[in-house]
Amino acid sequence: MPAAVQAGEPAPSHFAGDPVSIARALLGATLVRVLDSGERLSGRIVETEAYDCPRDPACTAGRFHAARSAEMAIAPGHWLFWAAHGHPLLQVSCRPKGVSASVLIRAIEPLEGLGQMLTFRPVTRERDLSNGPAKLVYALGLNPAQIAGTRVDSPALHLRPAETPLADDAVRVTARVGIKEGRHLPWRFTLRGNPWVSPALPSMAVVGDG
DNA sequence: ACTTCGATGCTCT
DNA sequence: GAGCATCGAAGTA
Repeated sequence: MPAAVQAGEPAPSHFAGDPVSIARALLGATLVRVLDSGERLSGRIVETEAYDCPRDPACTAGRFHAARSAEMAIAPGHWLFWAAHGHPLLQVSCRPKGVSASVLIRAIEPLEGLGQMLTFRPVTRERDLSNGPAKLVYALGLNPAQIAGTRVDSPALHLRPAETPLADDAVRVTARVGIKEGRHLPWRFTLRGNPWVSPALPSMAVVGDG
């Protein structure tokens, strides 16, 4: 796994690489959000997916000659938002400018600021707070216009590596959720047995074990 | 300006 | 598990 995600300060340059490896490495890391007020919200990343144009048939941008401009224009190690069905989805760019590839953060387990998150996103069942890619964006109070294009080590939103490396058997590898093409690719990573993983089921049998 | 589509979420059964 | 609300981006004109 990329050394940058194991320890130290995950700087943008460390996210230039294979999004599949980086998606696996980001599992277990902590996503830290600092509000304008100074209040700190955080959550453990329990679900990620990789998208990698042009080899990835599920990457919408890869089916066209021109990828989505915002994604194409961004350098590695920066936050970006993919819009789907009217919802913003948080991603980390992984390839040089002009190449569309990224890691989608699909679910987090709340660690700090649970009360504030519930204010941003009121839910009846606490479990539904951040167990989906758009849900966590709302729960953290992320404004795409403010965050998109900023570095992954920005004060307002940054990453903190997992303190202890994840054992391989703690990671569940499956097909990605909600796509039509590329279902055969095992590019979704979840923490096995974690209740904060999104309820969406993979459209294909579990890879590796289940 | 208009049309289509989607890496979703919510609200019912 | 099925139906729909929703809106940004891309394509078409």
